[in-house]
Amino acid sequence: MLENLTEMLKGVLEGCVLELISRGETYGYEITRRLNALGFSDVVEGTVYTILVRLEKNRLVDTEKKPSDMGPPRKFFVLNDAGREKLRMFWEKWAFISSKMNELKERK
Amino acid sequence: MLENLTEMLKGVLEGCVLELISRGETYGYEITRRLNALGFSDVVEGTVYTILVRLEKNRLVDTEKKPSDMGPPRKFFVLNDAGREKLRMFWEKWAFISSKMNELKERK
DNA sequence: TACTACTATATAGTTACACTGAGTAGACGA
DNA sequence: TCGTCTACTCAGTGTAACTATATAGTAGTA
Repeated sequence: MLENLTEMLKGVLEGCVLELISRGETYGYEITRRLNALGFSDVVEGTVYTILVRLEKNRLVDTEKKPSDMGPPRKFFVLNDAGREKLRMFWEKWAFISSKMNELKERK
Repeated sequence: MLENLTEMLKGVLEGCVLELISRGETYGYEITRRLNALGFSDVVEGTVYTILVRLEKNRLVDTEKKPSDMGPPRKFFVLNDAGREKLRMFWEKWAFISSKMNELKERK
């Protein structure tokens, strides 16, 4: 649809992933499909997995491997307290920037 | 006010600078002050100058040096056609991401 | 004179994140 | 057997904001 959104997704995509995980345990492949369905159609597995690795490294999620009847085992992710706090901060930042951008657009 | 917005400003700050320039010729120091007044209080001159150098390198702006009675000469920036087109695309991308983020937030 | 502060630009180096591209592997139907 | 969908991993790349520092003009004031 739109050209390259990459730069504008910096900081935003991680927040989207946190939000999706917050709704119940899920795994990388499914997260990618949901982001695609949301409209971020160019986001591929590789991108999502790098985010998930980072979330795990920063101890924002707990993980559990479970078998799948559709293919290889899935690695499920759940937010922990730190992850929920990070998600809260993400939406706070988003609200801030969003309101400032609207101010700017409306010629304030 | 808020903690670190850096990552979320990627791609956004350049758009803000383009928008400010589009309202009439201006220069780096003034752009920085206006961004600070808008609420982006941690944005410093160095950050804005790197953006301005990039805009010039990418031929999105025309420049002119003029003396100032307040200090050293100022380098004024004006958008050219390519710059206006870039700004238009910026707001289009912003509208897209913005609407998707609202969808996500509203639990779609 | 020296200092402080405000105005004004420039740039080399760092960091963080999304992305690319390639590989591995299980399940299943044609 | 081949292709397709499912599913994860990881090394390397590119880009943009940021850090830190340097340079310099103007002007008040101690």
